[in-house]
Amino acid sequence: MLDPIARLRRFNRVVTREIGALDTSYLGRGRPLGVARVLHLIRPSGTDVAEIRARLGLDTGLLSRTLRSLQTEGLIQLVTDPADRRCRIVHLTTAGQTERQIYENLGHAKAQQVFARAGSRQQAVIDAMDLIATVMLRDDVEIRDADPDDPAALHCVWSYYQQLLATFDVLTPDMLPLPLPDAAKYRPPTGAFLIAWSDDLPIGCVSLRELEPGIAEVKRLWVDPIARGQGLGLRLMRAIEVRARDMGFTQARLDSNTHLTTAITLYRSDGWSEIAPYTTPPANIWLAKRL
Amino acid sequence: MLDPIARLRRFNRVVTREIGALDTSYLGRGRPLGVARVLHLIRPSGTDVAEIRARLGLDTGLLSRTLRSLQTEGLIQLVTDPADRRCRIVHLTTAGQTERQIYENLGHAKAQQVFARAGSRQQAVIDAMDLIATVMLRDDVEIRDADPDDPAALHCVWSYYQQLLATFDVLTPDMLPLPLPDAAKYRPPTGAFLIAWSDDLPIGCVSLRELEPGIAEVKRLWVDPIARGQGLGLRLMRAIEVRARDMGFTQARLDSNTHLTTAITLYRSDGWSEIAPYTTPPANIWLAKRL
DNA sequence: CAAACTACTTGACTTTAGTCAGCTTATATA
DNA sequence: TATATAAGCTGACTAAAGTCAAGTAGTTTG
Repeated sequence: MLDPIARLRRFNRVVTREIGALDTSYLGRGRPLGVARVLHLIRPSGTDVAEIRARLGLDTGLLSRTLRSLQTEGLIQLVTDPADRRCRIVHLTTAGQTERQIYENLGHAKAQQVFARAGSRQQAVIDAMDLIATVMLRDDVEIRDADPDDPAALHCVWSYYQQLLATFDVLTPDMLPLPLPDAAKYRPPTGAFLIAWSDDLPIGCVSLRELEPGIAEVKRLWVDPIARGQGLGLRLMRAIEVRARDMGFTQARLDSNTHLTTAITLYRSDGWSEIAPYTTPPANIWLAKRL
Repeated sequence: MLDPIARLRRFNRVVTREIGALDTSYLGRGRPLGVARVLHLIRPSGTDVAEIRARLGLDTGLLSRTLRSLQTEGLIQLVTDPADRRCRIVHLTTAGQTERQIYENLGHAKAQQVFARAGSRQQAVIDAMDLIATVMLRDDVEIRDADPDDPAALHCVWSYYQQLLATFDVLTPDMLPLPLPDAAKYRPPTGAFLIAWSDDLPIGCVSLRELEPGIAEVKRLWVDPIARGQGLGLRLMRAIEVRARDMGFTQARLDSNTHLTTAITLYRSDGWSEIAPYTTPPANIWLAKRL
């Protein structure tokens, strides 16, 4: 009923103001914003000068001067990279680490002010933020290997379990243990765990293990509700199939349930066909694909 | 499960980039951003210089120079306000109107790019944007008088009707006509229609009409779901009661339904007490308050 | 090994945005 | 009517961010 463009503009106005307020946490410490932003990007373990330049899109000359001013403040040390002595690596001094932590805390405080205003609807606001960011990053989703015991992997599997529990009455939480007791099976050389990242948010996963020599099983395909309808499930399946083929498997199998219609449609359209049962309920459909 | 502060930071990163992209629509026309933003604020009918200054938070000197540069470009005309000859009013020349329209179109195009990425979840994205903006503007909600035939008033009443239809089976759309056939009753001197604004989004309303001499009736209290839990309902009730008292009414009445528990709780806590029926179903509870 | 290339530094420069004091002109108030 | 106050203009200034070209030191490639 109301004009979407006007809604977007209101959003921009308000968020610009809020983000401006967040930016001011970089100010107010006797240092221009540009310098503070550079300081904020320096990891305690040291950061390449080129990486900072790429992240902030700065001119070589400008960054060079910015780093010099941080150096004269005694906050950083510049070291030539032993691997390529043209490059330089920035390290934080003790004073630098303190100063960086202060900025970190200020940002933290500002963020909590935002959530304080959300009151009881905090989770709804976080979900809304994730949805908007994920939609805006739609074309920048990256699929990367992960360890099945990595916190991000646990988040994905936990979310997947929540979805299963909501769908199947026969399942109980104790049937879905976390971390995975057989985590080792999902590691190379005969297993894999892939996570789809939208910036630093895990929005999907899929895993692979050896079922018997030459035959792999695909498990735990999950796509975050905020990222559905963008073909991410198919991308994950394609990625895990490639991984399985590269590991020398000639066939992949999976079990599923006909209640999960979207998933089944996806598998069938991706060339999977039905096979005889090889697991127990709640599975009621079994599929395989030659790799 | 995931750190809310990290989620907010991701949102900031992404949205800053997008908003930056929107800002670039103000650039790329051989004119610095500041000048373009001023041009964008000038209405075709003319705008007070003071208003522009207030909206952009500019220094008198800076705006003066900015306007001068727009004047030498031939885009605006400065006229002294006949009502107060210290003040100046900015008018767009024909060239200025064209240029402003170009900026308008560029912004429009950028906005549509954002929505294009939302695909089928466009409405969800708009709702998410409204929620975030409304939460951030929580402390800036303004209650203002409106005409019952104003588009914003119609939006509120329409939303209120949707809520009623979803709650009561006995109601049908033809029982809830729009625009209101008795709109005149909700205008001064014996009626009122109040809208709660969050920036330019109407997020709540309430109306008042004369029932019989000295007795007013409060109708159509509505609060947008995105703005609930912030005490807006109470603020609207207090505002309409003040309005009723100022108009000389000594009592206010309303009818409601016990299914609407939040509303009933609100009325009772605000000093309303039960009276004998004076309307028909779906109303099943009637309340009054001495003003 | 010379030539081409890369990472970074330095100095000179520009643009944009903004501050501040002092000014003129007009309006409101005791 | 004197006086204070307000709106806006102007000139002189500063800070921040960024551009550009020339140069140095190190690396890669034909």
